[in-house]
Amino acid sequence: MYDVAERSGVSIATVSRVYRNPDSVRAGTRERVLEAARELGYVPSGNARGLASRTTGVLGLCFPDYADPEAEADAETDSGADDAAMLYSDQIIRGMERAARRHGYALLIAASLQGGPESLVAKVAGRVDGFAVLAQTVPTEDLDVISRRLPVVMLAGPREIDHLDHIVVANAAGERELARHLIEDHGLRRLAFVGGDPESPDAEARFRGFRDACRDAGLPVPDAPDLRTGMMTRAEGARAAETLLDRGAERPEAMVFANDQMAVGALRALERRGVRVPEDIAVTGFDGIPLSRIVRPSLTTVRQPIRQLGEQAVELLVQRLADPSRDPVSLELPVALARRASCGCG
Amino acid sequence: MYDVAERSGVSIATVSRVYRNPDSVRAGTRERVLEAARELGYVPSGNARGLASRTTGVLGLCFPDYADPEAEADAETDSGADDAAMLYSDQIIRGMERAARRHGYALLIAASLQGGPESLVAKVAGRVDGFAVLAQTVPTEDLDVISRRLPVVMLAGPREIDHLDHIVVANAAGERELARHLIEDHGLRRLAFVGGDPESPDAEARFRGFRDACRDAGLPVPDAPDLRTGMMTRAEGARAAETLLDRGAERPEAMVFANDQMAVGALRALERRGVRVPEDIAVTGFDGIPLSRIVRPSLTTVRQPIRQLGEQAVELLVQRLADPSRDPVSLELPVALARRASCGCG
DNA sequence: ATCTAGGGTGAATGCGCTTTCAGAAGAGGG
DNA sequence: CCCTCTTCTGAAAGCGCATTCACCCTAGAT
Repeated sequence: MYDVAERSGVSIATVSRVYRNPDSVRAGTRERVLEAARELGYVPSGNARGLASRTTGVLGLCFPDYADPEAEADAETDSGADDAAMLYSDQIIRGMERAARRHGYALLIAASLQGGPESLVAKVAGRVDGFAVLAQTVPTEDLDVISRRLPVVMLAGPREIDHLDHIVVANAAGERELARHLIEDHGLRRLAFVGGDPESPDAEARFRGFRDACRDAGLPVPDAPDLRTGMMTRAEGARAAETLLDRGAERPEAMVFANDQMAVGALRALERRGVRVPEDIAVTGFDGIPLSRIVRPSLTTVRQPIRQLGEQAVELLVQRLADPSRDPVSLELPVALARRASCGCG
Repeated sequence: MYDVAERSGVSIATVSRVYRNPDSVRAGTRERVLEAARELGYVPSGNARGLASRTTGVLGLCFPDYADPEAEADAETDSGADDAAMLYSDQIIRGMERAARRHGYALLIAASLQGGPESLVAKVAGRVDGFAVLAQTVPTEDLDVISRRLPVVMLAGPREIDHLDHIVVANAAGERELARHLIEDHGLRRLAFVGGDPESPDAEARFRGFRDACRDAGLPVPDAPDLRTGMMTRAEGARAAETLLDRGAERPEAMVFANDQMAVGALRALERRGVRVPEDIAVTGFDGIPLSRIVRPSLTTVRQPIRQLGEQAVELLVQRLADPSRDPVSLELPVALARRASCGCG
């Protein structure tokens, strides 16, 4: 910048104005400066600008590093269909990027390996005007410190820190509607709920919705899921389905899984065992992953508006940046029941 | 930072050391500093750090803003299948993020609206250690200036600037193999190539591969595509298919489209006209989008390793950062022929 | 007890830009 | 032709951190 100023015969202040507020500089001067900048290959330093102006024009996103990047190759060969499908975080990224662009922001993304001062989280926090965090990504302790300095919005998780904005999807309401559909529209009575890790707030909320539907219908209300799996993977779903079948006389009329992955695994397992879906038993998932539409029978599930989650996150950040003192906001995004073949609607 | 230093009774130099090089500070001192930082809610400024150290720990990606964010909603209702599928840029983002993470970098992404000093491109360039650009995203002039200051790698496009690293996929070789397959393995002789905008380097390279295959087989070698569409969209593909059919006696035995979108559109149009694929006519695409697997008949196409494009981009950037003086690198990523139903292989 | 290493710490400088605050240069009006 | 009011431009003071250099302290060697 000093070089550009010298070459065009002005001060650095004027060079700065050319970039920040072009109209405040006479046209002739401006052209000389731009010309010199071009000749010198001048690229303004975002760091210096950020330091001086105390704003970066960048929003951030931290998401969990589900897939170990090293192990990636294996996961792909395993299932081609998933390969090309969007992961949860991909969709949020897309949503945030779209919304950020509308507001003139760039987006800085990083998977959090772990907390602590060395982490990518710290790097992101130090380089953005505000950022979004996927649940269970950043240690609450770190988040607590960071959120005192800049806007943070918590995505798809419980509000661990009470002054944060946060957005969730209507897990309970969605599962309740799904279960209601099975009970009322298909006349099923014996439903089995397969949950996941008790630590997963999503899975627990879905179970609550399931219970609500049971209560609504006057059916016995379970205290806990009929079964819990650790990982909520396809393999676990298959095992769960077999376990449920082997309970003999207790065989349920419907298996309600806490997510699509498990439900898809179950579909495969049932097929192997010669159990017809939906004739012999209904199966449902939750999430609305692309695969749920492709499998046969197509999977009845609840679609989450994941991309909107990202878009809303940006909106909240922008709003808070505009008015830092406003009260914390809490949004619940609506979900949509997708009635497909696996419950008998196909 | 000054506050932290004061509160813990040390100088700012020591605070800096605690974060940058913890081992160089006595354990007791370090704990005091960390404790004070926690109490004060201290978040190190990435800007200041970057300014002082002349490095950001961030890599960037600029991609074109195909989808107007405002118009997004329409595009979705139009085709649910695409909705959940990954776009080209999404996959590159995923690839780059993975690779960047491995090297300890975060990723800054932005769609370039246009060039010029105001643009997001300029913002990205000023905030990263190096970045990747998708072809036809950033004006060559801007790129020329920027690339003199930091590493830039050009993705999937011609090397417009000769000192840049760049990566392309084997468009010509892939199309050549595809055409060879139609000619030799299926015994087809009259192939029609449907290209796109002559400005599209990808489409042109594919046409060259097509010509090569014709020459190899001793068939007449066309000077230009049998048909060109402007947009390479599904609608254009459908129109192209109908135009080709209506040429009467000249009806080709195979329609070779420059991308999957057009081929899928053609499939629909042919179905409407009662033309059977592949019995009456073979159809092929290029890209390997998720939809190509789902449509009926499934589409024979050439799969691009898009995600690897992103990963390789990061590798090149990292390497150049390590050795700025090395010669420009030019990579060509191999593609894979996907033989499916639409050519008669299903 | 004296000297020598080294590890640990502080003072000071600069990274490249934004932003007042003044001063200089034009534009009108008398 | 002089004076006032704008419009433009320059000087200078940071923004928050990394880093060099010098210094102090402690521990082991003499």
